[in-house]
Amino acid sequence: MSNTTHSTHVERLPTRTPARKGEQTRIAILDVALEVAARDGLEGVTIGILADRLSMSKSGVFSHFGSREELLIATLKEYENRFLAEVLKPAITQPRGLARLKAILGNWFNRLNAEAESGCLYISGAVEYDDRPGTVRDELVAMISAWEKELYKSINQSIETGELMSDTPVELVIFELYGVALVFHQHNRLMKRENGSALVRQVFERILKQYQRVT
Amino acid sequence: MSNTTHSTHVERLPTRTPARKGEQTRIAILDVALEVAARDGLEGVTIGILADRLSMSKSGVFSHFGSREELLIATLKEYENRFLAEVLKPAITQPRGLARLKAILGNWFNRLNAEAESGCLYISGAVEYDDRPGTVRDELVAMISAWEKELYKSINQSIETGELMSDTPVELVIFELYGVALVFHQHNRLMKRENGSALVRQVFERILKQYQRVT
DNA sequence: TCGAAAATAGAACGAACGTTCGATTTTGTT
DNA sequence: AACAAAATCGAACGTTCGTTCTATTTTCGA
Repeated sequence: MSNTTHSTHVERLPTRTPARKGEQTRIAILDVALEVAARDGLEGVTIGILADRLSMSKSGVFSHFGSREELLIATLKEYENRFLAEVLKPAITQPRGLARLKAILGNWFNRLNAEAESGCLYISGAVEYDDRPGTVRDELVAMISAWEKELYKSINQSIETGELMSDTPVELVIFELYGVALVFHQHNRLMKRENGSALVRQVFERILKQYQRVT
Repeated sequence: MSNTTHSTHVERLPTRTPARKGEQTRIAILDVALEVAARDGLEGVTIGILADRLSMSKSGVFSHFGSREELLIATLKEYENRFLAEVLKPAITQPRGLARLKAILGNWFNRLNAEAESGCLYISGAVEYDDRPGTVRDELVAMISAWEKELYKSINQSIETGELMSDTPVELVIFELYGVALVFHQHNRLMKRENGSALVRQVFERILKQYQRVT
């Protein structure tokens, strides 16, 4: 983390000129990085490949991040931004409780379906880095934990509103939800079966119904 | 495969030892390959690394398989052999129906727990090859399909014996079972949480109970 | 024990990897 | 327009990759 011998990248205070072009390029790089990572995983995100796709030099791409590790972390963070913006953010317009939870699951469901073509970074990253300690792995774990925590919060709010039973096993529910997301991906992307969407929907609905409080 | 009958003299006892040195080495290579693959995935199975671990030359390792692709396929097949020998084979001593199904799930559960340390080739392979067409991917899909088919068979037999309800959604059950296996792995290996085993058990038991026929 | 076949070693290849470094171009401010 | 800073390039580095050769050693039946 603390790399004092590395003089290539200097944190600059806003007293100087705000770099405009550089930021544009950085965004363009991450855009391509996300595209590549979705298909081939983080392992496929190679400085040379990004340089090729962007018609840049390797060192040109490299200089924006200082190391490949930082590039991967930046890619992960960009993925998280988009994930939350798509799945979580639109749902907070719904009132706390079951309505919001259903909105979150619905958005997640939609994204899962969309990613059946492209691929999910949380999933591929999880397998790639489950035995590779380091900052990339730490970042990934933090992101998935944060996402689970959001699910946790929304389920708990649904309990507080009395819409879900008070003895709902929240951790088990999240465990099952995540499991369904994982197997859906495999069902689609590896096995090339087309009914995964319907199966996911059944499980989501079964879980909601199972713990819904009878009024 | 059987010999032609034109051996000039005595049809000798099967003293012919086909246990040549090459076969021994091949087994030793696959042994190490499985070890590496469990931790780092198929991508980590590199001819150079295997050669190092075995104190052999790269070309020495290479010559046993002819290509890295064949090496990976051989590794996968060896994995399948051990998987089935551990999970499926011991269960067929149980009578058809729920007893055998429970034995299979129990063995699977045990292996999942054992692999929480080492890693599962079906899972890592699925992510690595879900967007990479070729013989390795084909092999992987065939193996997972075969395993699912075994589950399918055992569940159906439990329906035939009347122990599971006749309208049990077999495909959905397998979908959920597989999802739990996947999330268990992530729970253990990436997130380093220790209660995955209990969560899996709960889901397994919930599923069995849910579709069990009341007598 | 002899000798062919099998097994293994060793060197080399082109390609791709992340990274470095100095030179050059582009940018944005004055 | 000038000029410093930022952005980008191009070449080179040391590795590792799979693979191909040719040579050498080991195996094992006769």
